[in-house]
Amino acid sequence: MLNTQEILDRMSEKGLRITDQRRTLAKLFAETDGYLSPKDVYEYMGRQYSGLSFDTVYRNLRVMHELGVLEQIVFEDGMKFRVHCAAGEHHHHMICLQCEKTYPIHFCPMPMTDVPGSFQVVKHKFEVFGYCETCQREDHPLKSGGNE
Amino acid sequence: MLNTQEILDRMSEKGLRITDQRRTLAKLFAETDGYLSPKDVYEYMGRQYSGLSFDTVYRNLRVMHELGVLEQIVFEDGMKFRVHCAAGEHHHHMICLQCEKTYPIHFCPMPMTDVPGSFQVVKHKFEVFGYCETCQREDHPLKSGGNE
DNA sequence: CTACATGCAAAGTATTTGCATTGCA
DNA sequence: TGCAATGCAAATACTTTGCATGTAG
Repeated sequence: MLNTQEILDRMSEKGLRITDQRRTLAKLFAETDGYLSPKDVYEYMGRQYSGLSFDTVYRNLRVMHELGVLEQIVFEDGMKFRVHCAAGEHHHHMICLQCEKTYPIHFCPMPMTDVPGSFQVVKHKFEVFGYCETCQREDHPLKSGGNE
Repeated sequence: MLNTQEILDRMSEKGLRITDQRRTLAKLFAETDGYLSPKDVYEYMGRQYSGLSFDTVYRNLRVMHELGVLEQIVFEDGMKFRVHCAAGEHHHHMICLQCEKTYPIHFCPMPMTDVPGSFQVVKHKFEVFGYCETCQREDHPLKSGGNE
């Protein structure tokens, strides 16, 4: 998983300017295990940048996603972001429905899935949802995170 | 997969009233293989009901989802609905990125996935995205459907 | 200095709610 | 006939865009 400096380097390489706000954003994502919604980010950033506007948050999330430093996934309650997992190691995730932290699953079902030759596979998704050890000790208010 | 009458019966059992509009909705979903967005539904229904309003479509989709006759899934471009797959046969789907039709995969990776005992599994998702035979013959304009 | 980043305001889109009217059961 | 379903209008998110100003490089 990328650290703060790696995120900034990556952005800088691609010609993006490193502003104070982007430095904070990079740090926030580097230090967060789970997913963050634009609102989460806005609220966190807002504590340090009084005049912060939502559109800047959205713009930065979008560029960082396009640039590949962030992953974007759509939960039932909206889109969320997290740092991109290090490239090269294909894996899937267990996602906690409570805290939304993710844990890697290195097993990939794809090779043993029997897909008819007539279907041209582009990508796949395998996600396991539940409650992580920490959250099991606490209560589980109903919260959604995915399907089936 | 439920047919028109089964959908209506199910709704009627639960105390919902069978209006003309709901009859058409049931038929639409019973005869559609892929996913439909609220907008798709609105446009289709609008051809037969001139004064149709969007909120009624949303309300009916919601009720039918809560009732279990429709499945709701969130794509990157919004939520979509389809008839609920017949109960009892656990399976996953291949989803065409072009036409959004789905094809069953009876293989389930869950039993062979090594989940630490400390993680309490609630549900899982395994989806394969690509292009179905029919759509491969045509062009593939960029279209989104899921992650990873 | 120049081009990109930001804040502000406003526009878009998607979805939900309140209320009066209509119509199924 | 009574209560749920509908249409209409307006409210509420959520996200994007245009433009003037500020600032990294």
